[in-house]
Amino acid sequence: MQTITPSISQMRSARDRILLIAYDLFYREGIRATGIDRVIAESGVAKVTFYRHFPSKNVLIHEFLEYRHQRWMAWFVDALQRHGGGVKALSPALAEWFTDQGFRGCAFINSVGELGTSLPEVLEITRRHKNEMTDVIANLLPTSRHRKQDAQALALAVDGAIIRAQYDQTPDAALTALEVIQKSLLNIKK
Amino acid sequence: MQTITPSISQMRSARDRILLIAYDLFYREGIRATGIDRVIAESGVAKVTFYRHFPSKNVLIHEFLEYRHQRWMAWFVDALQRHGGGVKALSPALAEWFTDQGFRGCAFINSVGELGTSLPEVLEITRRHKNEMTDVIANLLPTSRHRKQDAQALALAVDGAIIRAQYDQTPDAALTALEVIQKSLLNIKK
DNA sequence: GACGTAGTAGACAGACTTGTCTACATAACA
DNA sequence: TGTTATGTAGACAAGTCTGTCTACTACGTC
Repeated sequence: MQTITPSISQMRSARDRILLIAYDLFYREGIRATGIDRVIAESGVAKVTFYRHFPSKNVLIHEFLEYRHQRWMAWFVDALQRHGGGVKALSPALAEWFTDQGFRGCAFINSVGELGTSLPEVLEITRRHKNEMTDVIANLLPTSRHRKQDAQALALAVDGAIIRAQYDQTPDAALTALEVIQKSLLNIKK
Repeated sequence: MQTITPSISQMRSARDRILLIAYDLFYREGIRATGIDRVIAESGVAKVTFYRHFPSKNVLIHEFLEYRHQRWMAWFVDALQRHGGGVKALSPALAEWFTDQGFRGCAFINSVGELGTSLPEVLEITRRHKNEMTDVIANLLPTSRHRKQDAQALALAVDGAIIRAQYDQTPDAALTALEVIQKSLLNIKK
């Protein structure tokens, strides 16, 4: 994924600076672990300015997830293209992400674990995100009766691979297991 | 999984009461979201007593994960047995857990998301936990050259299913996808 | 009878939380 | 010229967090 936070220069509006800093901190250190004061300090903005744009931390969390969704999906589609576009592109595309310095798992899965109980909208945004991810995966597969089912299974395996790469802190086992599933799911079975 | 927290009566030692309460709160509401004061209040213990047994919150987190590991593994092995013992037992066993009132995903995956960055030992405990889970899964499979590899792939799919059941808040899609993977992984391929 | 262990209640320190408020500056635009 | 939008600095409220401390109680065992 894009590590390069698009240069949080003075050029950008206060709102953009806040969102980009939150994007970075929330993903890197966790949402609960990141205080509003830190976001404010690092985006070089006044407190009033912050609260004018984001009336509460929950609003910022929401905007963060929406923004993350946009950027991640854009990256995902692009990476799959760059790696050939078929279902075989899945593993090398994910490898790109998993080996990124800043990789810390799926922002949505992490948020569900952190906030799922107290902030139900996180569940809903996550479902939307994963549905879109599944759609993109389905488009990699040849049309067939069981395309949708295969895409769901693959998406589940991708989630498993993300988790595994996260706690292993190395992508190898995750990618191997994903490829095993992918192959058995597609080569065989009519 | 066992919802019935083994009756936190006055009979138990202060240490046990603290650990059982923490077990419940940490899993249900998250670790960061649960303050030490709350654990102390709900276990009906004095602050000094708490700190005598658990010198810091991090120690409690550690003990919580160890305890969770013990209980979850015991439940898993038992549930697989009860459902017939083969690889076919996997899905009904997990269904048991996923439909439990108190199901909130995997305590280890959740902890990694919450604390992985700041508390590296969480990663290590999680790896150990998942390794043991994978071993148990391997024992469900017939001996063959690719047994270990299949177990790794299945374990990855199980993680994916846990996540999916968690954010879906219903186990159906997760179990279906898991079964698709399981079947294609085992029926076919020599 | 003295000592160690395990327990109680509750005040306190110091840091950090989210969010509000006052008072002021600058630029665009009607 | 006056209004609106956007920005600044920073004090403050009210609460929560982890962890320490004093002072006292009860039980079992050597």
